[in-house]
Amino acid sequence: MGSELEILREYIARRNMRYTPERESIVREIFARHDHFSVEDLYLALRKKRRQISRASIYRTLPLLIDAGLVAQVFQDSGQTLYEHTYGHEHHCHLRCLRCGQVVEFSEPTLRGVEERLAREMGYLVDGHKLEVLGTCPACQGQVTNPAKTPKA
Amino acid sequence: MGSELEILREYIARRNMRYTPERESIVREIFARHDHFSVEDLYLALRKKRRQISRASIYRTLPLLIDAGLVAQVFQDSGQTLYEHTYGHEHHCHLRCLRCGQVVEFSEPTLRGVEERLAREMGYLVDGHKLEVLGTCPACQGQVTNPAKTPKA
DNA sequence: CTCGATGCAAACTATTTGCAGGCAC
DNA sequence: GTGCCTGCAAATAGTTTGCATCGAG
Repeated sequence: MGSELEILREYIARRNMRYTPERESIVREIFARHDHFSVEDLYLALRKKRRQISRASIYRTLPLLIDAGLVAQVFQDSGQTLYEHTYGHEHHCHLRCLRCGQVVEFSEPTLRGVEERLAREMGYLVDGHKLEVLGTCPACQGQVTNPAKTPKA
Repeated sequence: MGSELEILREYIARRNMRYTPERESIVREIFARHDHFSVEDLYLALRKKRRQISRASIYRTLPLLIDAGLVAQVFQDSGQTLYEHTYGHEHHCHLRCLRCGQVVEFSEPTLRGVEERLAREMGYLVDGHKLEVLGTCPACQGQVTNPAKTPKA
C-alpha cells in the first residue's frame, strides 16, 4: 500500500517531470477503488472528496499511468473507456454479459504461453494481452431477445 | 461467395424488415475487402464506387450485420471502431503493435476450452471471445522509446 | 526563475437521432 | 397504401487542445 505512489514518483523523476498534487490525488483515488472506472467516475469521485481536478488533467494523466504500468485500459462500455488499476494485482481476463454489462474476472495462466509463442514466432516484444469472453449471464438468459447491445464505439 | 447475401436476406426476412439496396451494397462492400475497416473507410469506398450511402445508414446497418453474425467489431484504433467480416472465416485473434498499429492474425484453438469452462462454471451462455496480444513489432523495436500510443477511446 | 502542469473553454470527432420524404412489400 | 428506411442536418458525448496562469524544482 502506497508503493503505487513510489512507482509514480520514480516514473516522474526519471523523466524530469513534475510531481504534482493532482497526479498524486489521481493515483490515490484510482488505488482506493476496486472497480472498472471511467474518466467521469474519477472526476466525480475526486470532486466529492473535495479534490477538484479538471477532466483535462485526468485525461492527460491516464496515459502516463498506463505507461508506468499502474493502470490499464480494460474495454469500452456505452461509449466510455473503462480503466482499472493493475499494479499489485495478478493479470486477469474478463467475462462480460452483453445484455446487462456484468463483468466477471477470471484468470487464464495458459495465455502466458501464447504470448511466448508469438514472441518467438513473430519476433514481437510482447507487453501483454487482453482476453474478453462475451455472452449472456445467467440472470439475463430467458429474457426477450433483443439484439444484444454492441459496446458503443 | 454470395452466401453472405443469403444470410442477410434470411435475417431480414425472419424479422419482417426491408431488404434494401443500401443494405445489400454495404454487405457486398464489406465482403469485397479483406481488412479491418472503419465506418469512414466503408463510406469512402462505397462512394468511390458511385454507391452513395449515408454514414447514418452504415451506422444503422452494422449492428444488424453483427447480430446476424456476418461482421464483428475488432478493436479501436485512433478513436475509430474497426470491424471485419467474419462469415466464412475461422475465428482468429489479433497481435497488434502499439507503435505502428500493424496487426497480425493468429489462431488459438485452446480458447474454445476456456469458453466451455466459463459456461460451465459461471452459467454463462457464451457467444465468443476476443483476444488481443499487444506489443512491439520487429520493425519498431530499437527505435526511440516514446510512450506507446494508447488506443484512443 | 524556468518550464512543465493545470484549468477553462473552445474545438474535434465519432456516433446518434429527429424528421420529412421515399420505397419495399 | 403502410410502415420501415434513408439522407440530411442537428444534437450528443467523449476526448483533445490552445492559452494564460500557476507552481514544482
